[in-house]
Amino acid sequence: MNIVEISKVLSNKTRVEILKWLKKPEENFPPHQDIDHFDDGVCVGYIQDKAGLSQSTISTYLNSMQNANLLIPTRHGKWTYYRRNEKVIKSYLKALEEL
Amino acid sequence: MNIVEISKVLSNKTRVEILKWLKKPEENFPPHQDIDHFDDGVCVGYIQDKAGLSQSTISTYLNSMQNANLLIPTRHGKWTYYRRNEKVIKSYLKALEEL
DNA sequence: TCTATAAATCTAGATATATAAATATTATTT
DNA sequence: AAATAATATTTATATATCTAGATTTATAGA
Repeated sequence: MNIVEISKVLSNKTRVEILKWLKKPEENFPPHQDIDHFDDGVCVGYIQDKAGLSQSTISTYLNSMQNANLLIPTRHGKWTYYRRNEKVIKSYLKALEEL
Repeated sequence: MNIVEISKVLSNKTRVEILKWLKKPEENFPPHQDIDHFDDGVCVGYIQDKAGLSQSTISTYLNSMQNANLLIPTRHGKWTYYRRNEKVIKSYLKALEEL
């Protein structure tokens, strides 16, 4: 867990929103076609639609969030689902409190 | 309190350290010449010495931290003292927890 | 008033980030 | 095997940040 790297992720409005949306996928995204749960998170396309930015931009964002260990990707066929890494998020908050 | 702006401040190692140092000035800085307390924080020169970066860089950093309302400046003669704004820091942490 | 000191601001080059179009990759379907 | 769909990667441009040197401003002291 790297404070500076995670803070960089959070220094962009869209990325902060993505993190929020992923907290309650049922409330923020339509159901997936192939599966009826959000256990592995949400596919890139849905996040892109909601954010209103280009596919490449969102993919780049999700990648940076994954690199900071904030998100965990899971591939299902041609889709990649992203979900929050609550463990890292928690330890980041913990570290900030010491600050 | 602006999450994105504060996160930008925290996305730099030196600025994170400054925030930490200012939590316990007695432990991290020598006593001031004119006053015998740290109630208004620490002068720019001390922070600069400790950080090992140029005067202009540190001044820029402190200014950005002040703009984000993380620090409160107080002028004493030719010195400017900076101290933490605990209120804003706390509300930032609170906001992150909702995240 | 002249000088010295502390801090802020200006200027500038190097590096990083934001964002998207184009292209490549991976997996599915026909 | 070809076509299609979802995502990732590459490339590129515009903008922002990092950092320091030079300059300016504010204040104190001789």
